Amino acid sequence: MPRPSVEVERREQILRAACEVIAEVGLRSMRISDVARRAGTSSGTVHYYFASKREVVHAAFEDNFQRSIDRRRPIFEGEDDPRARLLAFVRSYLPVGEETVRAWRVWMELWSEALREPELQDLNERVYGEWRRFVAAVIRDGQTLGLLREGDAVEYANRLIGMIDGLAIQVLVGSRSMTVERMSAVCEGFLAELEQK
Amino acid sequence: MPRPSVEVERREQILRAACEVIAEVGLRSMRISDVARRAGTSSGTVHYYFASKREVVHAAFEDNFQRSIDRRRPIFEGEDDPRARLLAFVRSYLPVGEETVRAWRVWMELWSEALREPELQDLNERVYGEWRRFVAAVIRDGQTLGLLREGDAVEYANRLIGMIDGLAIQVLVGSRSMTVERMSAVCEGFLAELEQK
DNA sequence: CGAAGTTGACTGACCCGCCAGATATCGCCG
DNA sequence: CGGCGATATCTGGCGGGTCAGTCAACTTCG
Repeated sequence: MPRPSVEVERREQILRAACEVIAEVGLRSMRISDVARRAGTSSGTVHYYFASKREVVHAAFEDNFQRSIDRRRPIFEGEDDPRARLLAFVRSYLPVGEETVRAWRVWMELWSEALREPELQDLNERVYGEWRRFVAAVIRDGQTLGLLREGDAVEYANRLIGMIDGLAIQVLVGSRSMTVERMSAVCEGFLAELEQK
Repeated sequence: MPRPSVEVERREQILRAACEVIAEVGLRSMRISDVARRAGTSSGTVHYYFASKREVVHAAFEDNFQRSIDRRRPIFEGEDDPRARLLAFVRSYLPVGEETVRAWRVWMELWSEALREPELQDLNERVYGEWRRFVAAVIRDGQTLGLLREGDAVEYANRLIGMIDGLAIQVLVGSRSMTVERMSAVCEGFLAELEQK
């Protein structure tokens, strides 16, 4: 039975389903038929919207990123105290809750795929560019206001973002010594040192 | 023709070949036949030494880790100045040179696989346990000698290791803003702050 | 009616794991 | 010392299963 009303969203449904499947079984085991079933449609329909599996995957990565950004818009566009914004940034990336964990797992799959896919490298570049600029700008704001320690803001941003990624991986692969609480403590310890030292 | 002399090393050859293939084409595209060809043998022989593809992969990950450790033994067992040891540790993990880059790429494949494989989670746990203990111990040494700033050594170790992983990923996926030089600078900046502040 | 959307069966390619047979090595015994 | 199984190692091909992508037929809507 062809679509009754939600025609335009079919593509979105498929991408969301693809992200779920990738997060659950990994890119390696993901099948077009899994995505179709999850989206409540057929494999034929998936191929109607996407020319190839590769295209589904790339679009799913892009979609995963877009929704990550959207969820954090309040943080990016807020006008709070720079210290509070940094804290909110860090907390929003703690792998807690189904949605955040799923986004992280998808992102980890992207990394290994990006090793050989220039298109995904570009996506990564865009994303990290945004983050670095955002974090560095917030840090500079804090420095101007005399709230944060002096020093190269870009370098601090790189340290923080690197730490978040590296620690998140450990949490996600189920390390017993690197729990979410520990990750949170380590990141906030870093932020504490940035504040007036 | 059966092996003339090097019988015992066949297994090792296969594992080394598997690491090379994984690093080059990714776990997703790795074929037993690729590994066999790279090892200069047949797919039958690979199955003679390993019961399944999964077993080849897991053994290859273990092997990759062991060789990483072996290459760094001088650093782990050295008796230098703690500051020099930390610096050597960091530098040895910069993704420079064919061998180190290969090891990193294999490790990245391990991470995404470990999301669903408890056996690989255990391997990861062992590895990071060792590193944390090593780095924390060196930092404590430095503190005792009055060379490094006071503070929770384990937390500093977690920050450093997290940073290394996160930044290495960016370098490996070919970020134009996170080059090896930049990664080196960021890590060494962190070490500089650890020294007497 | 025609266009847009949907379906699921089908196909051709691919690949893991198995296996039957080949080849070398070695111990044993006459 | 030379033949002779026994054993370890190796090989390449095949069977069976899987899956991406195609397609012809179908449904619904305008």
